[in-house]
Amino acid sequence: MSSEIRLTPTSFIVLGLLEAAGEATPYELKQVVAASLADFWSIQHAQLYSEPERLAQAGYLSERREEGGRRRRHYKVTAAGRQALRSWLEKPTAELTELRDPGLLKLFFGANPKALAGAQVPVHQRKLAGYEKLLAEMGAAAPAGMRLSLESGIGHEREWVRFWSQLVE
Amino acid sequence: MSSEIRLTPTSFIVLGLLEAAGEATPYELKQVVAASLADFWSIQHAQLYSEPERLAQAGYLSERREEGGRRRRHYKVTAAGRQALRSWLEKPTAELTELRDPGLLKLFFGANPKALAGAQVPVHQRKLAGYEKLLAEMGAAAPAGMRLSLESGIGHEREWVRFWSQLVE
DNA sequence: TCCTTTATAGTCCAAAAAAGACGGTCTAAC
DNA sequence: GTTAGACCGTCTTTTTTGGACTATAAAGGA
Repeated sequence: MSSEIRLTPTSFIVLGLLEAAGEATPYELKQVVAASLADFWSIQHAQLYSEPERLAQAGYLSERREEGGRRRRHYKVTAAGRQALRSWLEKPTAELTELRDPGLLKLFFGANPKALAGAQVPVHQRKLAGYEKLLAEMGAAAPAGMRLSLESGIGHEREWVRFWSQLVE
Repeated sequence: MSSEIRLTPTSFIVLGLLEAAGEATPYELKQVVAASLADFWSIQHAQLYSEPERLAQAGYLSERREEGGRRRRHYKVTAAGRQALRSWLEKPTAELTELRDPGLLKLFFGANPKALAGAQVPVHQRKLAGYEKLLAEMGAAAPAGMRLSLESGIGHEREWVRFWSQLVE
């Protein structure tokens, strides 16, 4: 164990999800990501296989492999992993957002605003509606962080709808 | 020329900037990026050296190399390049934004909202102020797309300030 | 003139991530 | 039994990131 590795956002996503889940297979992580995180931090499914392996090698996760059948790997956060996650969480970051909006990029380079807006408005509206539905369904039991990041997403989607709508007319 | 390559957002950034500039060296592209695009689509400076090379090989750019001194490479968009850029610009995209905010990620995983907000509010305020200054200074001559994407950035920064501020108290 | 500093300009490499093709395994319904 | 479809995992290639490192030119001082 414990070859030192660089801990990236991907690492913390895996650590964070596993800490919440207790124990999980990459496939299960994949489901969770799709249901929650994917909306604001996309991640390749293959990485949910390779990253836990990497983390396990460095001692942040423990691995249990099924004997028969699919020989699935089940991962669990170790003390070292928990420690790393904690100290990451505790250090408030001043880093700024990365936006990466393909539509905005085209706009920047002179694409027709109206045409672009026509394509963007409906998708953002749908997204917004989806978020709001999710928020409404979210019980009081849901973790605060989850609700807050969802609310942030809603704020930004509103902004997108406002922005593109104004370009439509 | 003309081994086929995949055109990525990076490719279109280079094509778009070069089309606007007429002719430029990677270093000049680097300056332009830093002054405009970097705020909403970060790009590694090394890529501004490798990507033009790739594009030139595929026939989208022409290259002229200085004889003496630094032997700088100057790139220019070819007809094929212009064509590729055009057709990319014309096709309105329905792709969604990627957000990638490290702070939001921490929030999601349960970091202390107040502490995070304390770090985030000032940087977003600074960013917002910077954008607004830029917009104010931007002459009427500036391309519409540039102004619009700046305005979009302002909208999102306002939203960030609003969001994090509300978590401070 | 020569030297030093600072800005300018470019290269390189290892690690990580993206994109997406591909291949197995299980189950349940026919 | 077999087969469709869902479940689950691996692999390869290309791109991107992060950041160290080097070199050239210009400007100002000794």
